[in-house]
Amino acid sequence: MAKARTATGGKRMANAPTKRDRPLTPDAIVAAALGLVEAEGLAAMSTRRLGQALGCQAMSIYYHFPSKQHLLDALVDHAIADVPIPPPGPAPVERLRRLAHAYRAMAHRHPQLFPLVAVHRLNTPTGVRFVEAVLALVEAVVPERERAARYFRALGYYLVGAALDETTGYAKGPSAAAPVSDEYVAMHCPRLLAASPYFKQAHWDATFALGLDALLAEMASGTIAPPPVPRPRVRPKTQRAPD
Amino acid sequence: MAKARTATGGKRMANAPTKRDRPLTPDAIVAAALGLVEAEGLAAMSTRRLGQALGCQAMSIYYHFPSKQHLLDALVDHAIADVPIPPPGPAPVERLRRLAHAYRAMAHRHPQLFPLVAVHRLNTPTGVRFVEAVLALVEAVVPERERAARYFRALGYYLVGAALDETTGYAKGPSAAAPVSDEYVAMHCPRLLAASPYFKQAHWDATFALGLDALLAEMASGTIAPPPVPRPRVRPKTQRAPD
DNA sequence: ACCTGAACACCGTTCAAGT
DNA sequence: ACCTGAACACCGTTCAAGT
Repeated sequence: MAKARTATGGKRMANAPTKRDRPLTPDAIVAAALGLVEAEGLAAMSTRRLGQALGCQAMSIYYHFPSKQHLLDALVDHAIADVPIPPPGPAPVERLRRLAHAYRAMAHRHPQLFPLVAVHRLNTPTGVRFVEAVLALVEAVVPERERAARYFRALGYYLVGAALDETTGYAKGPSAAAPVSDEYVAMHCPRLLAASPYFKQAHWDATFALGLDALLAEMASGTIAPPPVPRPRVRPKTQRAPD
Repeated sequence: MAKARTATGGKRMANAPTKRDRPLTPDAIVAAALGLVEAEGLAAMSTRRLGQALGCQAMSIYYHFPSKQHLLDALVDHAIADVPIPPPGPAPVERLRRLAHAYRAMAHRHPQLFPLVAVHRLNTPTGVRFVEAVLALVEAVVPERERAARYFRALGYYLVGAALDETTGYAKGPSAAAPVSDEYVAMHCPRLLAASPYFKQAHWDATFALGLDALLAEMASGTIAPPPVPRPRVRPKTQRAPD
């Protein structure tokens, strides 16, 4: 809403006008879309603006992707494929820690795209293979199958929540359209005021590491009592599908 | 994209046509918007559709809210105000556990709205007071100010990530436009296949509780070594603001 | 004070047509 | 095979006008 742009193509020069010399390809579209998203935000990545950046019409994109949703899936796939799985060598818990940091680093390389990644189910080939690799590492740390499955999930919650907070926090402005004043906080929220220095960007690394290490410590030690197993549900249907 | 609706007001009867009898109020608009979001999804909540549900023109809303963003902020505020802070009585760690479950329960009451909540900074009066209350509980569990601030953040990451996964997972369809086949998973992802029963909805409660209890256990025990304190940054500017 | 109509600058997507 | 033009059904928001 309220994009500061005037009429048709006011600032075409700004973003690589890219007179098409070579033919359009899916890869070129993905690359341009990633650039546009990080340069101007997810909302600015419309088919018309993307065509402008590519030097073609909006509709040309539809020859290579059947819908915008398919293109967005390709962007998410790109981001996921951008997370390196740590090679064997270090202890499993150390490899898992590095993987968590690698996932977070991906989010920081794609801060504008990440909110989309966070909300996407990873059920593409790239996605399920990433999940499989993470699960393998979690199972190397947590021997019991059930606890491993649950901690895989819990670790994912933490990673997505952390990366989302770090990317949406600084990439966006003051989210609330009518934000609260510093005076109000000073008056009503003494603890928040006292804690706020630790919420600044300089502390993000240490905070992320603390929560991650807390989870990893419990995963490795296994001191938490196993939760009650849910009773088998009423409907006796099949049970399959990745999620 | 591709909403299955035909032309103008094809199914006006479906959603409370609500011939306006009483005058429009901000509360009535918020209530209708919440209903529309949960009934049809965030994307369906346009000013025109909302006007239709309220029995007024789209533009009437702008007399009560200066922009759609302000209205969305009010919806998020409503959700946050909908999380009860557990009353004194039980031990602090138990109250904090209950607060975490209450936050998750709010997400489940607003599954379509929650992705917006997850991405919103809580810098409205309602938001900062909620943060203050949570922080007070965390500080009752974690005595050191710095660790308390960091664990407050880490717990928030976990809660948001968990609630987001649980709400976007079942509220949305198979996110990827071209999802992977069960055969592909069976072929390439044996661990995912084996773990998938634990990823089903019947196991969500137990999985959420395990990760939460792991974090709470570390918070209460304080066994994780404090992370290295970041050195003071170059720019010697002011340091304030809630985030 | 409260609400509306018409208009503007956008969207994603369809379809038939161009090369 | 690859790309385009015009059109359709939408958006949020502005502005002047109605009651």
